[in-house]
Formats: sequence, structure tokens, C-alpha cells
Amino acid sequence: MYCEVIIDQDAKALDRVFEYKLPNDMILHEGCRVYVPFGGRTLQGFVIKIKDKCDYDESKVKEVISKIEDYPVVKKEMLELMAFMADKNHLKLASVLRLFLPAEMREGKVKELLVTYYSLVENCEIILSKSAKKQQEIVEVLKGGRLASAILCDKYGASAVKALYEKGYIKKEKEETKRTPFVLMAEDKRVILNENQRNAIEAIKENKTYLLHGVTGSGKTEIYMNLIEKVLSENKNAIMLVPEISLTPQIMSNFKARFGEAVALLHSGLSAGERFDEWKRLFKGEARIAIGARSAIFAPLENLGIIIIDEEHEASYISESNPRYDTHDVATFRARYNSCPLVLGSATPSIDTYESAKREKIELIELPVRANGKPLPPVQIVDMMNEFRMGNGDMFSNQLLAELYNVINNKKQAMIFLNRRGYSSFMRCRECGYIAKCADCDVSLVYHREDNRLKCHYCGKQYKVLSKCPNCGSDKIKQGAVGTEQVVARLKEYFPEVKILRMDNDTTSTKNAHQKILSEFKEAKPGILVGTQMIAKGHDFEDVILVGIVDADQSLYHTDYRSTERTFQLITQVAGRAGRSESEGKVILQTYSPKHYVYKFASNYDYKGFYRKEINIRETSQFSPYARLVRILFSDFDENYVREMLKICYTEIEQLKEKYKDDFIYLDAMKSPIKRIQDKFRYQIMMRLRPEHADEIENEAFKIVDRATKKSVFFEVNPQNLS
DNA sequence: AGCACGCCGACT
DNA sequence: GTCGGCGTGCTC
Repeated sequence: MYCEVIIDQDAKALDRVFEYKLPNDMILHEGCRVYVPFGGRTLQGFVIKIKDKCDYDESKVKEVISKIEDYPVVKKEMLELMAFMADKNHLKLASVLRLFLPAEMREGKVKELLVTYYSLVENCEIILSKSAKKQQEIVEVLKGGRLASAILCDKYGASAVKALYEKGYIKKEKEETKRTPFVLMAEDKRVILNENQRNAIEAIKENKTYLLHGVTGSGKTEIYMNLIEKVLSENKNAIMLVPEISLTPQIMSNFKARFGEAVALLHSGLSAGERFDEWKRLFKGEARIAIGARSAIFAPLENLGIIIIDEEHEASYISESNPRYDTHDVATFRARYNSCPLVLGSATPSIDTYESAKREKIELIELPVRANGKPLPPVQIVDMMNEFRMGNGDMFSNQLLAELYNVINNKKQAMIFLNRRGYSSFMRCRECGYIAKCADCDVSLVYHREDNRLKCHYCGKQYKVLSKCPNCGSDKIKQGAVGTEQVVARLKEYFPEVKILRMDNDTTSTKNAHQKILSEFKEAKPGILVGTQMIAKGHDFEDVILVGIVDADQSLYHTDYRSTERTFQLITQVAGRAGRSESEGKVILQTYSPKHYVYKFASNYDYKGFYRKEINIRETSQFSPYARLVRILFSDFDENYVREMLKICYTEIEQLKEKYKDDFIYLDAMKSPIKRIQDKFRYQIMMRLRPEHADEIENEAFKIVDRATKKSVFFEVNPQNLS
């Protein structure tokens, strides 16, 4: 017998099948990992196929050395998924396979957590010298049963334990333990479903994709729980994906309360060992529901009855670093493989998803009302240009300040939301609201500090920094982005007596920082929580009656064709934070572009209106879903080499353009906006394609690049970030 | 990726 | 003469 093996090395040159002979007495399954001789070394590999004849030069074929596990760690479905993902996203097979296994299992280090226990040896007379106090104490406690070595050594000292062991009075035993991650216990609160919820649960049953479009607070989580319950009762398993940021202890404990041990939670807070244990529980079928962020889509569950992607519009579902993939594609593959429903849930679906629903590729289910029947909080738009003209140059408008005073006087709480994305910033005129944009691409220019220039991240064109507004002539044009720190400092000046907390990437780097800030805020009355994206999700505080959005435009003028949609999503989400309380909530939205359509629709919670407007813009400006943007990034220490590669590939792709004349909207080669990162020079080819033949063109372009270069290149489709 | 093979410069 | 530089190519 022979087998096909993928060597577990992330190198382009090794990204193919190697054949090995099976030793006569070895029984192997497809999906097992093995040690194989490879060019004088011994390496790990994945068996992806077993066959009885050899397709390679028989005399050169070597034998498998040994198997790593007895069972297939990669199940059949996952082997097919590997092929699908590698092909669709132009990925290396080994790098896809690695996604399927927890880090703990790689590099041969299958670590089981073994705990050593000590117990008394039965029927053994123990004679100890009187002076051995410690040893006597140990014998006493062990009469009550075995104890872990770590505890004994810690309490009585390792030498005493060792002495007893060497005298043969106590014995060692090792046992594998599960590191079941700690989860707060909650009560399982069952709620009575309303008609919309019942209808949704009734409808979701076929081998199809469903979009569950429900306003904030429409009770989607309860629907998910009911669907999962139904699936479990049919003896099938479930995967539910949640954005990392909303994997809050509350959500986790709610699911644990309802489903108990059947739930495996996979989140970033787990140690490698805990993650491995949860993975194994799923693999063995001990746990039947996988709940986690993006990577949980690879949960080793078979016989899936449902896959749920909550907050489906979240950008974090798209892996932007290698290996790149979109969770939606993986979920679709797995749902179709298991013939089960895929549910995409969101209050603000992505434009692409909603468009699919409109074209009936996806079934649309609407939940138009909140489960508690309360209206959404009113959103007031404040024109910051007007404030500026009236002599208020502060970051807070008079309205927002007045509302803050009101909150504080009533001992209530407020959240101030800042939506700073990264460090890139745009140029804006404070007098008239003018935004510097690229003449060709209709996206905002990004200010680059290092060379004091404005750059277009789509076409690479550079502009001089403006000193006067080209629209109104004012010199009050600048790139201004406020940070959370500044906001906190300013608030402290206004309200020195009030508890002001900050939550952003800087303040939540330590393990439980998140939780600490939130519980501190819960007690702070009056109190103000200042934060980024993080505070937008899922945290419900009864006493928050005000949400302030300091500079809503920050995400709007990000150079990304999706920035408008993202702004709409953010506003809707943050606004939802104010509406949970008994008393009426309020949202103040500060902007320099009060006329922008996104604010009109967002302040009325009008998703459909926004969608209609936005989809038109996508069509006229030629972006997804009407076009596919492909960036091919070449990066290397040797600038000449990169330029050479770029030139060769570009010339060939130009020929491709001749063949598919009508399908190319745009094609160009250029330096990347950031032309050097970590000493590597970066050049890129950008192409925008009409969707009809985009797959073929993309594949052909990939082949061209793949043939031309020895090293791997970054092939990015509709990337989020174009630096 | 890593290791061997291979063809040119300064050294025990 | 040979020790070693890292360019090229191969690994079932």
C-alpha cells in the first residue's frame, strides 16, 4: 500500500503531494499524521490519501516511519475542505491543514495534561522517625484520599514527599485531567418567544443559507438557542460563531447554563492547553456545540445540524493574515457538506450578504421589532462645523455637554464612543467639512506622516498636503483625529468629581482587564465610559441613558469602499447601548458631514433605505458586489527583485486583459502605499474585475504569479486594508 | 524549509 | 593545494 502525504512545512516548494510506501504491518487512515523520511530528515506529514499503486518512481519511494496518532486527526470532511480552501484562496495545503488542529498538537508535541497524584500504599506499616513531622502530616492527610503532587509539595515541601516515596510508603499515579475553562454560572432563563421568533425557528430547517435580519434587541440569541436545542434533539451537532469581541462572560455563561457540558467554548482567553482540551472534547463527541470566534468554524464536529454566524457583517470573520479566508465560504462549504442550514444573523447585514438575500440566493427572515417592545433610542445629529463657526472649537458640542450634565445630575451613566480605526487619518476642513479625496478613485486620501503626503490606497497616487481648503479657502484644514486618552482628559476637566473609565486596546491588554473595567463601570454612578469599538457590543447597562459619538466621521472617511457601511453598522450598534434601560435613552452623534446619507438613515434606524442608497453607489462606483478587487502584493528585502517580478507578472496580466477585455475595470502596477515594512520593499498589482468571469481571471492571474515567483506572494481578494 | 552539491576567493 | 562563501536545486 502507498499513501499521499502533505509535508507539514509552510513552504511553497513543498506545497504538493509526496508519496510513501506503507510498512507491511502498518494500518493507516486518511487524515492521520505520520513521520516520514524527507531529504535526510524526519518530518511530520498528513496522510491525505491511501492507495494500492504508486504513481511515482517506485525506486525512489521511501517508507513511512511511524504514525503519530492511531485515529485520523483530520476527518474526511476536513480533507475535502482543505482542497476547497486551498483552491479558492490560493493557499498552501499544509497551511490550511494547520488551521484544523489546535496549536498544541503541532510539531509533535501532543501534550496531555498529566497530573501526578500521591496516595498511601495499602497494607503497609509506616514507621517514621519522631522528628519527621512533615512526613507524618502528609501520611495523615493522605489517609483521607489521594492528593495532587503539586498541592503536597507546596504545603509540606518536596523533600518530605520525596522521602516518603523513596521509602515506598506512598505511590505515584498520573492522570490526564481536563482543563475545563472557568465560566461563571448563570441561571437558565427561558423566555416566551414572540410570533416573529417562533416563525423564524419554524422556517430554518432546510439545507440553505438564511439571513436573520433583526433589529438590536429582537431576541436573536434566544432563536439561536432554540435552533441548537432542536438540532441536539435530532442527534446532530452545532457550530455557533460570535465575533471575538462579543464573547463576553455573560454570553458564555448563558449557553453553559442552557446546554451544560455539551458546549465547548473556543475563545482567545483560553490557554493553549485549554484550547486543546476543548478541541478534543469536540473531536470525541463529548461536546456537541462549538461556540467561538472565527476559527471555531473548523471545529472537529461531524454530523452538523446547523451553523450559525452571529453578527455576520463583522470584519473579523475575514482572516486578513495568512492563511487568508472568509469564514462565510468555509461555513457555506460545511453546511452544504452536512446538508444543514447556515444562519447568518445581524441587525445590520453586510451589503454583500443583503444583496444575495435580495437575489434570493439566501433566504431572508426579518425580525422587525424588539423583543421587549420598547422603541430604539432617538438619535440626534449635531453639526460640528456649525459648532465651530459659533465659536466652540472643543471636541464636545454644547448639546453633548448639556446631556452629560443631565446624566451626572441624575446619577446615571453615559458612554462616549470614539471610532478611531488604526492610525491612518484623513484631512478635513473644519469650516466647510471638505474631505480630501482621490480624483480618480473617490476614496479618502490617507495622511502619511513619514513623508508628509496624502496617498490614495487604491491607486497609489500621491498628493501634497493641503494648507488651504480647495472648497472654501479656509486654512482650518487639518488631519485631526482625537484619541480616547484625549477625550478622557477633557472630560476630567469638565467633571473632576465623576468616575471616568477608558476601554480600548491599550487598557485591555491584560487578561481580565475587560471584565474589570466593565464591573467598575457598573458600580460607577454617575459614571462615564469612554471607548472604541469594544464598548459597542453586547454590554448592557441599565443606567446608561446617553451615548455620545464624538466624531462619527472617523470610520466614514477611511479609505475603504466599505467604510460607509461600517459607519452605519457602528452607529446602530452603539446606539443600541442606550436603549436598554427603563428610562428613555438618547444618542448624540457629532459629525462634520451632517448631510451625509449614512447619518440620515442611521439616525432613523432605516437599514433598508441605507441599503438601497449604498447598493446604487456600489454599482456606479464599481465595487463589490458589482466588482472584485484583487491586490497582488510582492514583498522582499531586494527591491530590484521585487520590481523585476512585478514587471514580469504585470506584462503577462496585461495580456490576460487583452483576452478578457470587457471584464477588466482597472489594472495597474505601483508601489504600495507603505512602500517598506520591516525592511521589505512592497510593490503591488491592483485589478478590479467585473464579477461574471472574475473567478477565471483571478485563477489565471494566480497561475501567472505562481509560475513566475519562487517565493510566495500575497494574493488578496477584496482586502479590508490596503496599506 | 533545510540540506547537499557546486564552483570561486584567501588561508592553516 | 583546501577551507568555506552562499547560489541553485531537490526532497516521495
